[in-house]
Amino acid sequence: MELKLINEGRRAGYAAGRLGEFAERCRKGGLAVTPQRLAIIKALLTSAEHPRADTVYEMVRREHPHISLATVHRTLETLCEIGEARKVTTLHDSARYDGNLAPHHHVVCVKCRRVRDIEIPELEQVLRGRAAIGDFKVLGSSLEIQALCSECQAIRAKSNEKSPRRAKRAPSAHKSA
Amino acid sequence: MELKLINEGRRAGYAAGRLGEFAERCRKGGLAVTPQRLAIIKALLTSAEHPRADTVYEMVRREHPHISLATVHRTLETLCEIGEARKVTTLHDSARYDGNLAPHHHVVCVKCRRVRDIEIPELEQVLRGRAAIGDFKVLGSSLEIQALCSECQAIRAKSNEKSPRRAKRAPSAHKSA
DNA sequence: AATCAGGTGATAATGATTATCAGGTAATCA
DNA sequence: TGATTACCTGATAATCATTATCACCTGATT
Repeated sequence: MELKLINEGRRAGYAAGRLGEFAERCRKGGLAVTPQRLAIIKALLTSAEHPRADTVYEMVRREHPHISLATVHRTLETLCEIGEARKVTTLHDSARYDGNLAPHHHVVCVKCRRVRDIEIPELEQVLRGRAAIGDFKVLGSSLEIQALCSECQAIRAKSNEKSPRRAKRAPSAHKSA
Repeated sequence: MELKLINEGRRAGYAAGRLGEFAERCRKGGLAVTPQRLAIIKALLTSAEHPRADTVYEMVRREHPHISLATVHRTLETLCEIGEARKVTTLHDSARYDGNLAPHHHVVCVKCRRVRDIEIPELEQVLRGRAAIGDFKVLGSSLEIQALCSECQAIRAKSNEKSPRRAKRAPSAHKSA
């Protein structure tokens, strides 16, 4: 039974490849290739942090000081629509995006909301080649595993005498990381 | 390879059982058993619609006209914290909740946001008995399959000459259904 | 180079969720 | 059972992510 965390090593090469195809994919999706869109997909592919829209905004702003936060929101949604990005959101208060399209899933700490990538080859086997479920035409899938990271396990063990409730909002240190 | 939509038949019996255990489970989670909480879990278990907080509010209000929407929000989050409910949110603009704790997953129409339950026994096999992934202590999991429902396929096919973009917000008719 | 549908920036509006706080109530124990 | 207390709730304001709007601009096509 395989089921393992993905290390960060492959990202650079993957991102380069995806950036190369991006213009073509945009046109296929009926979208103009604009500097803003290039910058946003680049930021998303660069980050391993499943960033929020405002984090992507901060990244992109370094090279495009004039870009609008609204454009970042719009563009991230658009990228999801044409299948160039994914949204990772169940346990989060605000949307977080992932530019990695390779089949993989997520482990999310229910307390600090940290996200880690994970591979589950068996699941891919189950879904592979399946075009429909009932009346639904299958487009993609996302498994989110709710978990407790080691740090939060330690904290919980320590403070568990009296108040085992969790923070509502992820600490800002992990807002997008 | 099994992978099938779940019909609505079993819900009533399941809900009755869960309601019976609810008080005990609350205490186990360190929570007082209040009429509001009972009403909210009851509404959630009654609905097969993965309702939003405001929909639960509407349901509960019929018997508790004084209940506050804030209480509904708070309580739904609390139920998730003690494992009495799940949140279904990736493709949605607002959180939607599920009171069914039996292992199952969701198919969501990327266009109208309709949600259907689905069973994937193989996935349960992969995850069963697995207590940890790396440093993460596993608590649960949710697979969301992005798909296009038959209605939206029909609509898309019809209007696909020129404008294949999707609605940003689900039509209110399906807000919680 | 001209055209124009579509994209963008600036900003306002929206709306779900959360915080606050005074008063109420479930749970515990004498 | 009644007193105590910590927790819960209702009302409401505040927050903040996201979306809408609209005038202007620009990438794509000819």
